[in-house]
Amino acid sequence: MHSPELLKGTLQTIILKLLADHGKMYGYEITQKVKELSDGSLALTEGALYPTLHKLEAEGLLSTEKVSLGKRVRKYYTLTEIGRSSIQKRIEDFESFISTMFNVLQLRPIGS
Amino acid sequence: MHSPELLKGTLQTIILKLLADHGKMYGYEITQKVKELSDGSLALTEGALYPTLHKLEAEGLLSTEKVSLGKRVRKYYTLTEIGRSSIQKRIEDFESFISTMFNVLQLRPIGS
DNA sequence: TCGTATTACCTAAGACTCTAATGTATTGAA
DNA sequence: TTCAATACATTAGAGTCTTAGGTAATACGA
Repeated sequence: MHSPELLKGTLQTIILKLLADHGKMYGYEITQKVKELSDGSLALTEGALYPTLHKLEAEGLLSTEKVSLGKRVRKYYTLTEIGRSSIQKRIEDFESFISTMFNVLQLRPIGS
Repeated sequence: MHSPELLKGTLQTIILKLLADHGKMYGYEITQKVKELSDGSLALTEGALYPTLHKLEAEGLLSTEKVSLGKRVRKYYTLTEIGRSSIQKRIEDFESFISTMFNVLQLRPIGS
């Protein structure tokens, strides 16, 4: 498991990219997808996830839709236009940050 | 300039690696070195730097030495044994985290 | 059928790390 | 002589996380 400190500031990017790649998702599904894609090494806690989803919704990047399954209600999140248009920049910012960190730490790029 | 959010959790690693690569350094020198290595895109604020240096010292990873230059006093930081032995793991943790993030975000590795 | 695990939503207190602002003082250059 | 740069530092407050807790439906094995 990674030091959770390193996760800070990347959660919004993860959520937005997952929604871009997989269409509408609900909260629990996002936690499972992250676990799967990271081979179990990243575990989103719900205390981090739900406030972030709500914040992104409040900022207009996500919209929600409630779907009933019997008595249970699932809340699906979808990217809005604004949300979708914000992703490319976030990804670029992340990659640029990584690149800078590699320079500062004087490490070799991954894959070379 | 990078979103400062992404910097969170990486400052200790930066400081330790800089000291490993460049020997003893003082606080202001560290801020300048980071600015130089990042081509001006990372600016450590002093409010972040000094508390972190003091914390690393309190944890036994750094030791200090005061050097007078005329009336001015410079405070040099050096890695202790413990500090030096902690670096490899921090670097590996960082690289592992990046690798995981690339998987989760489904990005191509840098340099490929 | 009964208990437990899983699914599924959520909040709240507190820790931690940062930013922005501020303070002090020395040194060097215009 | 005055302003920028050097050099140390602290503080209030913002933001993001962890840990812990709460509620409830559903699925599954004993």
